[in-house]
Amino acid sequence: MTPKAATATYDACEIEYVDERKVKRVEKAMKSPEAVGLLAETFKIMGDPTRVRIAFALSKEELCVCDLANLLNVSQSAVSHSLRSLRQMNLVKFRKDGKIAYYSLDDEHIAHLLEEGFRHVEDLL
Amino acid sequence: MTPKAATATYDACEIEYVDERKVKRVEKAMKSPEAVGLLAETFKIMGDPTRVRIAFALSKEELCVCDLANLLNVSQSAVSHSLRSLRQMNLVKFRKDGKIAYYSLDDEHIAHLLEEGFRHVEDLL
DNA sequence: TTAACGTATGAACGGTTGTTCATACGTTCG
DNA sequence: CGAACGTATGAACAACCGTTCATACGTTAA
Repeated sequence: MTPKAATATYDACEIEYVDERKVKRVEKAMKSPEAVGLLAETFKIMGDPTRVRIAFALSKEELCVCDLANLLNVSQSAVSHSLRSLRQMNLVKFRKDGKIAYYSLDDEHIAHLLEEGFRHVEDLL
Repeated sequence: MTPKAATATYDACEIEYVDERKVKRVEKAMKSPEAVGLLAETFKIMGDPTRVRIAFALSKEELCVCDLANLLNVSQSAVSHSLRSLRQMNLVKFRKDGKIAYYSLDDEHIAHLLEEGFRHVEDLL
């Protein structure tokens, strides 16, 4: 291998070939680690069928924990744990009316995310 | 507990309270288990900072494995494994030019998903 | 053909995650 | 008050996941 050019700042790969133009351009466009980390967390939380179903249901109606458990046919505990995860990522919010906790999506981005996601996977079915 | 009404088809929760109107309405709107499963899989794959960065980078430029490894400062092996996951969920596609594999996003839904996602998390920063 | 390179993949390990079970908390009603 | 109910949570276990290491494959150039 010939000596590296002075501009080479790469070390993950000892390969000479790199299209530096493209890499530098993309480098500048990259999002902050905080944003990337948060987005990955968000996707990870949504990476579960039950939570996808919860979020989708909540995109249609505000629902309480028990209604969700009945609708999705999962235990109240599982729903509650899932809702906690969703809450921690600000994907859902809730209001309390007496002993009933009514959940809904936290903002419209979540609904759009679901729509766009379903549009993608429905192309595959 | 009083005897259940004939309409009660729920057993995940032994609770009498259910807003049947809402539940039935949402029930009809629910997506198929296949679509839900695929979408959850998709989100799960995207639930990793490295893969989010890969996908975002590919939304800006078509890139080869080595460029990605250098850009993201991760090993070639890790990039390749991640790309495989993304490929399996039809999130990315690639073309081969000699020994170089050029990757790009499979369709525009993925870019939209990323945009919408970043819009959501950037509200939280 | 052989050497070098870009990429892909299998195995294995350590860390993470979802579910269940049991129980606790706060509210409502009698 | 006390009982019933809707919800929340902690612990624990099995299943899953991402990374690394080593190596293999296919292509190119000499």
